[in-house]
Amino acid sequence: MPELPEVETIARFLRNSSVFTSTGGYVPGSGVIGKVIHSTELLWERTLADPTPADLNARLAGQEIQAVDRRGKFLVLELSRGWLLFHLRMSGDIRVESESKERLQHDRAIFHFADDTRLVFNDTRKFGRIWAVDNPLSVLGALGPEPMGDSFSADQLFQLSHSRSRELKPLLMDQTFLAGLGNIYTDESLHRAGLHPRRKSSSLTRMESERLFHAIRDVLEEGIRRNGASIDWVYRGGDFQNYFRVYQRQGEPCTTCGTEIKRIVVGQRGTHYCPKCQPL
DNA sequence: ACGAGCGCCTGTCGGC
DNA sequence: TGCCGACAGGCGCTCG
Repeated sequence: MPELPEVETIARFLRNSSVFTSTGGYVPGSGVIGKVIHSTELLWERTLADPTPADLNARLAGQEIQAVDRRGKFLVLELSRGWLLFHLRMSGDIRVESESKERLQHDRAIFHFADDTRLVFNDTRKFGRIWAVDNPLSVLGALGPEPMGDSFSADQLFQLSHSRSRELKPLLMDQTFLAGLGNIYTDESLHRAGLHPRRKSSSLTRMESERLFHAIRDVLEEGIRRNGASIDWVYRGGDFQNYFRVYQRQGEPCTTCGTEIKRIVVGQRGTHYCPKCQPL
């Protein structure tokens, strides 16, 4: 599931605190802020990128989760001492639940809390990674700008695009260029901007950069508003998949002009676009 | 500097 | 029905 809007949705889910209603009821939240990690279990060793499995417990036991954040597609948990980072890659998912719940197939790592609940990292394809580090920049340091951040601008996108000469599709998916776009949101952004996925980044005009900038922001904003897209076996209540304009719509009419959406391969990735709205 | 190919993994789907 | 290849929301590596 995980591109920027899906990871943002999970971050908000992990911040969601319990609620006491006016009638005295108690609605448990999914939040983990304030919880203390009691112990950890690693069920698939390669899921842990840093430190070594033997050192994980010592690094995390007794630490409190103080904040939940997101940087690009990384989920960032700030602990009382150090940081716990997750990257969901293709099939990762996170849930918070009572210790009494049954375990699921493909659970890869479990963080047991002192209050008899736990955070579970489930990942069918085993591509996801977890880091428990002292300095988050050791993991996040090479990332490009945050597309929804205040400092990101159309002018910056124009400057960065002209500092390289690459096809737009793989460039936008390059996390050191811009942090957070994956295959879906890149295709959707390029369609809304009216730009061909093979267009060379250094050829963008000011006006085209402006269009691309707003397209990226609009698509991500809508994705977040709809709690992300839910595809295949991962579902968190998001419904952006029902509003795709090009992604996986090959053979269907363009929502703008009615032309048949095409699928090509660019940078080894399936790429969907409208030949009329996105001419080369 | 850039693009292509491949490895890492499991699961689903369509064609024969 | 069963088998087999293509494909899947990502990314790091090597090689031209």
